[in-house]
Amino acid sequence: MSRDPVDYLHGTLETLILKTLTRGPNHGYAIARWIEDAIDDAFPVEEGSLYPALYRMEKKAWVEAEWGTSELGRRVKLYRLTREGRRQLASDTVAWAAFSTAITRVLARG
Amino acid sequence: MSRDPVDYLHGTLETLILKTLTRGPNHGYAIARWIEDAIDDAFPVEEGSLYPALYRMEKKAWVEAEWGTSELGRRVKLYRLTREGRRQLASDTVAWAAFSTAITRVLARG
DNA sequence: TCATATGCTTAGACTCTCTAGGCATAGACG
DNA sequence: CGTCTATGCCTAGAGAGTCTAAGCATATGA
Repeated sequence: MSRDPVDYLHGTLETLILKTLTRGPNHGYAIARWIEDAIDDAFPVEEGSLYPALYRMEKKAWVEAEWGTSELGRRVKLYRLTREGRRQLASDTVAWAAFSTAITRVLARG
Repeated sequence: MSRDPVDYLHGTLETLILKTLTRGPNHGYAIARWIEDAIDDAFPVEEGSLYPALYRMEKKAWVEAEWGTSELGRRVKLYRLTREGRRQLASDTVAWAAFSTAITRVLARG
């Protein structure tokens, strides 16, 4: 019964998406691949989680979307960070650091 | 819209409970207070999350429970770690370290 | 021709947390 | 004596985020 990394994913997926978009506008599929690469395939980014997350974030105005074309000539929905999104990423990063260090510190106790 | 620490809690509560019980058998209320103290009140441990978590863990045989009496003379349900629970904690600790360092590393990028 | 990779969408299930209520008693304080 | 707070446990239902699994479309390579 090894702990599934996905158990921990709650809340961090949106932050990872925001972080990905600081590299420039990108579309869902590429965002997922970039994250998986960045975390060294520690866990998969499922489409059923990714796209709903993007819709939530668009609704919250953290990102804006428009249809475009990928390098491979496919129709893609391009997302880009808004100022709100940038602020949120900064806030999330601080919150994550506080949370993760708190947990890590407890688990490291004698 | 600051990120609520609870967004990140998923999956870690059980691990924190296991960790708490390495200090010896304890009851729910005290476990909650110990965790809150250990994390410096970074977030509250709600009873509506704590007790269901303890039941899940008992079902998974990570802990065993028996009724006893607290130092204050109250009827309490004492939980103690099983060998399974100890193994789970070790596994969880490794999984958490892998996950949290992966996320932290991504967020620290350029 | 067929498989694979690229891409987006979404319904329903699952799981975990929270809210919010209930119940019970000990001790402090007026 | 009455009341308030802290100590304790239980649980139904809501809310939120993830996953499974399906559908749809097309480019590319074998």
